[in-house]
Amino acid sequence: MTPPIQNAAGRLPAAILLMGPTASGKTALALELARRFPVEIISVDSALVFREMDIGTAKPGPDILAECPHRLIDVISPEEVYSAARFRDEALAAMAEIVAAGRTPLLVGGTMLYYKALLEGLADLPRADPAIRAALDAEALAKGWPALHTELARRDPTTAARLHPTDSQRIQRALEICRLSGRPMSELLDESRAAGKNNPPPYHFLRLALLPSARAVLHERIACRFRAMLAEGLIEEVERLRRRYDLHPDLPAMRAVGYRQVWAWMEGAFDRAELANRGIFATRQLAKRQITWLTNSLPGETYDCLAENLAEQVTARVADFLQT
RNA sequence: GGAGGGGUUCCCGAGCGGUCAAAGGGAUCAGACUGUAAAUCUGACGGCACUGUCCUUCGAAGGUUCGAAUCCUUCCCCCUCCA
Repeated sequence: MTPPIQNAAGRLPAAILLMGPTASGKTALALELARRFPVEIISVDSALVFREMDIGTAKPGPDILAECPHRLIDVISPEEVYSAARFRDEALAAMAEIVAAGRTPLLVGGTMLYYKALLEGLADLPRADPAIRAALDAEALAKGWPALHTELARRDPTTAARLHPTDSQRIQRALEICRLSGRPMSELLDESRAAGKNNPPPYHFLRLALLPSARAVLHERIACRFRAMLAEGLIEEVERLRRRYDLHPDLPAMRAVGYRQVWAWMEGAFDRAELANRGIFATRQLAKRQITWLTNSLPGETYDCLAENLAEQVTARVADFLQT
């Protein structure tokens, strides 16, 4: 929104990114930082945006939110769809507000594409169109995605070349862009890049990445946490959601880890023991993808999220960052 | 005790004389990623002085065969059923 202005010292305002895979302890650490420093938290999480999805998303509880409000939590209903572009807009707006109030934005979460969109910007592309997506889904059902990939190869050879014929989601998006704009996605991306739309927003960022020194320990945490979610009523939460909203399994909200598995279990796809396993597997796989982002595409100062003194390390670093 | 069914690579599970290091799925590991991203997709997946008419693997030990996970014998487990 409003671009933040340089501060009195002629410097860009500070902003802190706390990135990490699921179950790495981001929330607790953020709370710790919020207690010690004049920061305000912005959630960077594609699942926390949904109202009434609390247990399965490990959403901070009411007590925590009361003490330390988080932006971009509970912003839409599970029937709705969020996006990286909307995140970027809303996060930048929130950051500007926080800076205007004399505080420092602390962005915390595990949705790595959102960080990328925030830091590198997004090209000028047409927004999602549900009608076109529905039409493409119908075509794919009839002909299969490889056929649509072939069509894409005609209309946007560059994009088709980098997409696998079975990459349904990206083929759909690329064709959606063609149909909406009449132009290939690859061209639009090039134009935006040439126009300098990929510059980072005007902040002085401290990028912190939490990574586990031992994957097995993270896996153990994930297992405990998912079992705890079941014990705390994840199934009941999904039942409640299904009663209250007009949901279907293809909605982004119901494709989220845990929710998707509970839904399948409700449909009789497998038994209760298998539900626990499936949820744990899906969470581990999510964590792996997040770690890949952090390792390859979103560099930051890394800290071992399993370290005993993690909070001290990070607190010291943040203190240092905010001073200079 | 009797009648059947079965033991396959981390798991499930196909294979039933050569074309089998052994289908498929799961898990795991690695990677990609621009308005669905907790999504979507890809690759690897017995070993190796490693792409080779190489080594080890299909409950164990023998045997038949040019050749066995596949056939025979004995043994060890497991499951169902009749007692």
